[in-house]
Amino acid sequence: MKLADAKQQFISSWGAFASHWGINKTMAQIHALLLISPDPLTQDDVMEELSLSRGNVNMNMRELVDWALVSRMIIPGERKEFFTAEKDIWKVATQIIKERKRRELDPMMKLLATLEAVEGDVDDKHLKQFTATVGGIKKFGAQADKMLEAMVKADEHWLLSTLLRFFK
Amino acid sequence: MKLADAKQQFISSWGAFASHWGINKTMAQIHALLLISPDPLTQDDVMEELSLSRGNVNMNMRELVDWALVSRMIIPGERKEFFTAEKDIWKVATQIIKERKRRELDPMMKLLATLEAVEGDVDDKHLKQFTATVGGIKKFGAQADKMLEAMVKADEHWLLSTLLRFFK
DNA sequence: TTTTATTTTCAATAAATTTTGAAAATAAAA
DNA sequence: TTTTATTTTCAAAATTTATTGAAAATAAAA
Repeated sequence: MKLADAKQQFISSWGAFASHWGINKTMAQIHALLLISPDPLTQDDVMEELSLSRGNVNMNMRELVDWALVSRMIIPGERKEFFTAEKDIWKVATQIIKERKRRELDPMMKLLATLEAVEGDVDDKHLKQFTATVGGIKKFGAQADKMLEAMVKADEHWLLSTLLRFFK
Repeated sequence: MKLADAKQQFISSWGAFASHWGINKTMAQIHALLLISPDPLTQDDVMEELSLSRGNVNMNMRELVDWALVSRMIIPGERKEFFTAEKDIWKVATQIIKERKRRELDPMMKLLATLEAVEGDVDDKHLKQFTATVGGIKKFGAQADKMLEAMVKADEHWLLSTLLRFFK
């Protein structure tokens, strides 16, 4: 396979893959493009390469910077801004985990804690099942939380360390 | 907080949470409702409880059955079909992991393997970065895959059973 | 300062996804 | 068998989400 074809396929598949994970397809494609670009790119480069409008690139690029997956670069002598992606996949993954944990998992855990304190007749089977379910999810979430914490703190030998910690 | 309010909040929050993970909001809400229902429900029950159309409930219910998170139940003497959700959160999680691994991770890993075999000038920095990125993701994916495999194979009493072995 | 290049915003539009509901299909009862 | 209950399908409508592109804002150069 030629590089040009491989690039195309990588970018489009990565976008499709990401969309199964609640991530905007275009954002994932821009990220993919930057991940395989040896040099920083401008917004115009991305516009041209992916056939996207200026506004679209600008908004998704800002989102990538917001997630700390991409950083702005000032190149001396150049007027345009350049963008470059963190290439270390381990760092990329831990960064995503960190952010999603903070934005999604932590608030959900907090909510579950308040829901567990629901009041009512302790003999009501509906109440029993509700607290059992919420409690079960909370417990599982706490375990997952620990595991993700460990992953984020761990280095490349994370598999061993996370497995060791996971069921504690 | 009253049970009725807590239920409402749980169902709606769970739906919102799930939509960040590529899961249909309604499907997640139906799942949430079944998770906190002590008894099996019919499609009409779900329609009424969540104010959804018959078609919507039917399609999402089938999807839940397809994911093996919910099962159809025949109750003797009842003409309607009943549905019940697996309540063990550990089993729910491993089932989701198993399915998503099969549907998303495995195909992506396979694709990355073919993309790594891209041909071209070995001194081209674009080619170098491409293979480095694809290789890095593949390596990370393989590690994650191993971890998920381990999780799916382990059961809730993993820690207990290994501890017990020590004392035999 | 003015001019020019570049980035950002956001209302309008387009695209994708979800939801509806009535008709068709299926299955159980009479 | 026919009737009745229930489930399934799917084209159309509604809703949500993504994208555009031109105008406004910003920043650099002249």
